[in-house]
Amino acid sequence: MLFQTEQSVTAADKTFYQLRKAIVEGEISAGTKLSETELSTKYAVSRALVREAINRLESSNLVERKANIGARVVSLSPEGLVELYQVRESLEGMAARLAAQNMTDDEIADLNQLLGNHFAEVKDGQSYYQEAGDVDFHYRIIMGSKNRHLISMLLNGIYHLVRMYRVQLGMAGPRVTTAFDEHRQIVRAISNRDGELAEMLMRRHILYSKNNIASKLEQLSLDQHKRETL
Amino acid sequence: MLFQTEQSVTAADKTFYQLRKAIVEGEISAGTKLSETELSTKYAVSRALVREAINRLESSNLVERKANIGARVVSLSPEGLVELYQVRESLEGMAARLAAQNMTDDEIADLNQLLGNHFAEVKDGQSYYQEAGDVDFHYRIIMGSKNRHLISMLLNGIYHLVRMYRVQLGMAGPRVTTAFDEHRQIVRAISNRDGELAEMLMRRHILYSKNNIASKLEQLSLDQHKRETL
DNA sequence: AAAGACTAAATTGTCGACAGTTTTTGCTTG
DNA sequence: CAAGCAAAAACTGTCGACAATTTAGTCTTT
Repeated sequence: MLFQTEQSVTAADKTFYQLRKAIVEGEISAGTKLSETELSTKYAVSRALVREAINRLESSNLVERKANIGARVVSLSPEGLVELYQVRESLEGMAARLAAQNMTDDEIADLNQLLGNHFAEVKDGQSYYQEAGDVDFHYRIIMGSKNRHLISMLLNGIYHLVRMYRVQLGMAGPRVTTAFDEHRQIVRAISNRDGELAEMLMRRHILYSKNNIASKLEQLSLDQHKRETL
Repeated sequence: MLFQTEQSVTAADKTFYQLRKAIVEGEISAGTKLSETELSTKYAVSRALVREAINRLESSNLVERKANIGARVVSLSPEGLVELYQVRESLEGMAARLAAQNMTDDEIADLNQLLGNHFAEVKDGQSYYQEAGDVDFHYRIIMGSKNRHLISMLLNGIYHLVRMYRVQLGMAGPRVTTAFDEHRQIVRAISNRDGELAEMLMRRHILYSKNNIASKLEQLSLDQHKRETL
């Protein structure tokens, strides 16, 4: 169902996906140096494949590489979050506008159905909605834009970094039902083919989301600082 | 001067830059299959380096790769141009807004000086302005946004593809002086720290630019069709 | 003559080894 | 004991060879 198009046909693909998962979920923590030799033994593949995987991770903005020195997992910072969400707001706002224009009636019907499923889950107090549900919602709208460059930039370029922030800061809490309501408004605008409104609502939605994460991140940074100065 | 930060420290870098240049300038024409073995002999490096270069070219949206089949140079199409410029309009508009907010006074002074140099060239009827001047102008504003993700997406992600369209369709003609005037207005808005206006002017500027290229591209497509049906 | 199956050639995917650079270690010297 | 230098260890960069897959060609069959 989710990101189903990403089946690994090649061993390098597989290594890339494994590594990406480990980084996003914090199994390899932020800021860590990535040793090619170490990873090649750990994942039981040649160094060449690890190198290729790291290159792709760099393209995904999940690691930073310096020539002759090596690659590090990016570190999460309040400034980085702001920069990331500025771009995300612009691009996903655009995606919503284009989706209102380019999605087929069938696709919009599917989107409404997805929303219905989520509603049932939220009502039952399931936490499932948090990760997969939200990602799936945004994923469909991004795809609905039908703009290849936009899709590529969001899905390959920044989306897994967004997920990394969200997962590692443990998103949960009172925003769930609010976010669901925002989703509903966006879908309504798209159903009405009102691209302008859809864009504005999406931008707001992402802005709120950023504020929510930023507060957690600042809290975390403060805690770390306190711990270090003790 | 231009893109000076891109010095090749490694042989893979060098191969990447060489290949990219060849593709952007049409020396390797659009749609061509890229054979790894062939390129490795041509550029006198190992296949591994060619592979890495091709991977990076894929990240730059200049080639498309399929597993076990190979890589092709992208082909230029009216639809592709529209999609590309939709994204570019959004991102560079945002860059202009952020630049008005984040550039230092010194950087803005430099930008004004750059404009002065271009004015002299345009007045003298030099064609130099076309490529380097325009690219340099946009380059500075992108950098002025101070947003790493935005910079990376534009410079690594789409800018060389933009150049590929421009170079291969032979941009020239009456738009030069008009474009210069648009540049001047944008710089003025940035100097006044008016981000909103800067964004709007930049979006318009790019929209005009798109229309200019699109007309040439459609002309080309028509010619090709005519030639094929003869 | 067209379609299909099998074989051979060519191409991409993967690997282990060597070369060059950076980092560490330990020694020397002021 | 600190600072600087030198050797060595560890790491990244590059290469050529082998494996797996795709493509081209040939033969067979209807």
